[in-house]
Amino acid sequence: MSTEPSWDLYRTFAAVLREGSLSAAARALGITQPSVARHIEAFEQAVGGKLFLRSQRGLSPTDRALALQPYAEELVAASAAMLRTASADPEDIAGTVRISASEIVATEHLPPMLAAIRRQYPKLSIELVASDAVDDLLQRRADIAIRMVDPVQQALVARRIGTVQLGLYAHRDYLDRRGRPQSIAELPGHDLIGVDRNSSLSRAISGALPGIEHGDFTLRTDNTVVHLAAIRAGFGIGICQTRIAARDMALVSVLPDAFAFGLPLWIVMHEDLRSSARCRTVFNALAVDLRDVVNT
Amino acid sequence: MSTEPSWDLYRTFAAVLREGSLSAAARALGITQPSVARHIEAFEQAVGGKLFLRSQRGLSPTDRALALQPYAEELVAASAAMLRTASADPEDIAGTVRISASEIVATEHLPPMLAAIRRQYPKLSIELVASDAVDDLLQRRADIAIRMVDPVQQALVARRIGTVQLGLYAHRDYLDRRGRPQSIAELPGHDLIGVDRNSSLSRAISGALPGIEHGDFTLRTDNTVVHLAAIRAGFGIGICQTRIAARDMALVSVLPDAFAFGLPLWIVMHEDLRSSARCRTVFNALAVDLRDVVNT
DNA sequence: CCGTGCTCATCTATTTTCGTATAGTGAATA
DNA sequence: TATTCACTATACGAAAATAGATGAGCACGG
Repeated sequence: MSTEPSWDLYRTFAAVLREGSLSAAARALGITQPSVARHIEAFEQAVGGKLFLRSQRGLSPTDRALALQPYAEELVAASAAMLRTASADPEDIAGTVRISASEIVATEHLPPMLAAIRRQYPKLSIELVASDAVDDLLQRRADIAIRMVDPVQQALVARRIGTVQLGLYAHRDYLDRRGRPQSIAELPGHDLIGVDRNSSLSRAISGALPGIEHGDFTLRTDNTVVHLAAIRAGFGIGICQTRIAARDMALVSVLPDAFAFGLPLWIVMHEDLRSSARCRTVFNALAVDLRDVVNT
Repeated sequence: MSTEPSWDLYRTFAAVLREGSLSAAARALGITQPSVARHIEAFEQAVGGKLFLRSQRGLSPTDRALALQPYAEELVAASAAMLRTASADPEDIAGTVRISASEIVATEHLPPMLAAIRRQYPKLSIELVASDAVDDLLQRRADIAIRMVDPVQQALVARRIGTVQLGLYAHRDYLDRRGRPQSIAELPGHDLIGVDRNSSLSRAISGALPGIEHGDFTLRTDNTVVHLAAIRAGFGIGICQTRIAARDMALVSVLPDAFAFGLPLWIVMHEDLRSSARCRTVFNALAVDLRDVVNT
């Protein structure tokens, strides 16, 4: 190993890995395809091994290249975050803030809050990542995250907003048509909207709904937005945040005394960003606004 | 923002931030000072603001540059880790593995183990980071970490080796000279070696040594290697792992029944590295060898 | 069956970047 | 006060990377 390769090779490598071909990576990076080819060639020579198998339909990564994928993604995220931070005056409330939140929070709660924040700080721009990945902050994919699990990381500034209350809800039309269940025991006869798998909600729900099996759900989806849309469409009985349901006159609470549980709501920021005025401002503003989402 | 700046600017920026001057950064990077100056200039133009105040004694970072420091360090660590991984054949047990461990473990336990591993895999090279920072793995500063606290991170492969037993020890010469304490109550009359501050051990020790105050320690150091050296030099009574003390005939256990506590020993690796043969191999080999360090 | 659209590879002219050499400036030292 | 030393800034020729154009191979669809 004589000298370290140019970091631009890393950027090109990441793009090729993501796009799947030299040409596509070139388009994404705004450079030409021969340059991309040279970069990959140089990187392969630097590490002493092939990274891609060339074919007429693109490049397929070797095991060696796949092993680099997490690093490549980390570099892309960190460099983007760095450029974003660098491009903003640290004293001024301007520049871009990336916020990560669950899909439901991002679609149902955040838009009016963000609109209000932007009205107050017109030079601010917001990027909203609708994702449930808990490690967004560490991966530098977001500046601020809104989470519904207790944070375990160090080096984070976390503030607990309160508890988001959830309950069973259905559209009034559905209940008029099918009747209102009087106990949990009657639920299996109804059209139930439930979670599929891979959802952190799964365990919480099965704990709160004794006797209801995976197969009892008539519609199963891990997409919470779809879940909510199904309730609103009168498909059946599903789980919904009480504060969201309260906004919609057509939604009626089902068995509010028998089924209820809460999730913690946190707003979290990386420690390093405390010195950034724009991140601090958005963090504090959201922390206030989000109080409308919780019940306690 | 027209086009993203070259990632090489980031590398140069990180070097200037670390070294404190254009010339020093140039030496560290193996390029020339005018190139470094050009890079910084280009970066400043790209972000639209000054990053350093030039002076005859070097460059001092502005607030804006300081805000970028964590990102810069992350980029440096991730790119180094990526290059390290890329330079090794994933099938072969070769290349470099970075191991992070506490100073005591790194000095007292690991050397013979690593020597044995290297005898078995001659193409392997080892980098050993003696540090107690728990986030080494997330920062990509190390591939494998040996920790004495329970891991809280997700996305880690962690294996609990057992419990490291600690006790009070002193050199035989010291005890011959000053006598052997028969109870904890007699300890304040002795020369005690203790921890200073900022040590995770502090709380554990004060819990196990009731009645002993910070001021009762005659020698206070947070450096565990110094602590051990002081015991061996006959300075007084200090805390030592029983397995380390057992190797040294001159060290005698003090109040073994009255004072004893254990710390968990973990070996931890990032999930992504499971597919790397060399990391997996070293991980497993260390997991076996480290069993000699624990008592249970 | 042949065109169309995609890909990667190769060659050359041009632009960009880099290194060398040198000048200039302030602070510490004798 | 003169000198040395480390630093930054500037100018210019050399080297390197880039863009552009072109050719060839493979898959898909009419």
